[in-house]
Amino acid sequence: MDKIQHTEEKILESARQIFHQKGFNGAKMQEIADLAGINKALLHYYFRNKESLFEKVFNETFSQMASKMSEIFLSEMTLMSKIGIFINFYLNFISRHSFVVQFIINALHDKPEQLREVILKQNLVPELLLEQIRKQLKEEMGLDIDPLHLYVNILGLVVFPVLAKPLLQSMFQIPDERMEVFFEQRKIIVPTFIENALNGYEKDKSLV
Amino acid sequence: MDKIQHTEEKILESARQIFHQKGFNGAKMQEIADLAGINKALLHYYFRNKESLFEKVFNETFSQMASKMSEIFLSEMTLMSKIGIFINFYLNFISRHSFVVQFIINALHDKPEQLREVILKQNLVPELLLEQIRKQLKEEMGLDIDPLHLYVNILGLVVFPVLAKPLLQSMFQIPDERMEVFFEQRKIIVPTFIENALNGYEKDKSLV
DNA sequence: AATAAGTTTAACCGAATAGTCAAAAATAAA
DNA sequence: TTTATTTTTGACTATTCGGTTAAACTTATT
Repeated sequence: MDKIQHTEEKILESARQIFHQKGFNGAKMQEIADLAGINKALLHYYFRNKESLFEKVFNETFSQMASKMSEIFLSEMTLMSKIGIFINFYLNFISRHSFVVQFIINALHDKPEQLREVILKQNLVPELLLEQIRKQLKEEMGLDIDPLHLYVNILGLVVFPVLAKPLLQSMFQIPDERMEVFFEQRKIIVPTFIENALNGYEKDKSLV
Repeated sequence: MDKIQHTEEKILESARQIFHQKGFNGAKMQEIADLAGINKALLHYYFRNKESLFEKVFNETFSQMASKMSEIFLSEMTLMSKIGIFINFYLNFISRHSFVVQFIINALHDKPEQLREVILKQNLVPELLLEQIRKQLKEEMGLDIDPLHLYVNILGLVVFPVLAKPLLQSMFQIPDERMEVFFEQRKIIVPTFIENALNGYEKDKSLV
């Protein structure tokens, strides 16, 4: 029957929206039900309780982000191309799903355990990703840099402004339109910034 | 009387701790009262309600962070010295108050309004800070770069890993001790990364 | 058409929680 | 010491919210 599928998908879609915006504590089961246009008891019929519904949404969301990341960084391209593509992709993605990053970070802050499970289930091997970056740093640029630092740098440059958007806007009184321009600009600025930074290291000399 | 001051300070200290770790929704008035070792009704005697207590904590916390930031960036030093000192200071501060950044970002995500008020009350003029950075970029390095982008880059490189700590740890199975080393390393790595990046731009050529 | 199985709902329950209030305890003022 | 004022408490209230249940409705099976 596809009534089931339909209802279930409607619920998940609403749950996604609410959980992403308000987190576990902020989200109310009644609100999710209302948004899905169904009775609250139906939520419990399809998903045992709030926690399991949340878990489902979290796993889904995280997988989506992480697998795209792996896909890009494990593909066959130069490291700099990957970085460029990654930044472009994420700035686009995030502008349409602005709450996702904060959602993941908050969820993990509350229950750090729940992650490893997803990673295994999805056959993601994050260590592979780092190894790949290390290899390319060495082979393409002659650099012995800890890939974790580079990886964190990339993420920080891309993700932080999205998280801090409300902070930046009220702090510097930036209107929405200028903020959009700002994010557009970052698609160019961030890759350049990273490339400059990497080119600045002395080649073939070991660093942290 | 300093019993008043004593009780009030005890309440604020507890409220700070709980709000920082759990945010507005996650924090419970009873828990704050327990931690302060007082009756719950006393909270309402000193601070009308949860919202006003939260507001007090938020304003305090934000002011502390922001004023230190202004102090550093408006002082008399080369831009690169400022950046180095800022990074060092914040990585130290944050390791002792690991929830503060997430607290501020989440609070602002929920109620973006409440910020401007604090900024004005504290006589912070964020625009001045940007102007100062622009001036030093031009004079000391011959660069016409939008200071907001540089500012966001600095913050992103410093703040993101702190926010993503649980994510990174479970993703890459990093034990606590290695994580401490990681943050120590960033005190060196991040300033170098930024310096390299800035040196990579063609001098006296206009950029975004 | 009759029956069984699956889906949806309205009404309800109990626990948690922000907030109140009147009385008790402590402190200051006379 | 007596009285007024401030601080603190225990008990209570109202409400919100996650979760349950039994009955109604819908769909599939025979």
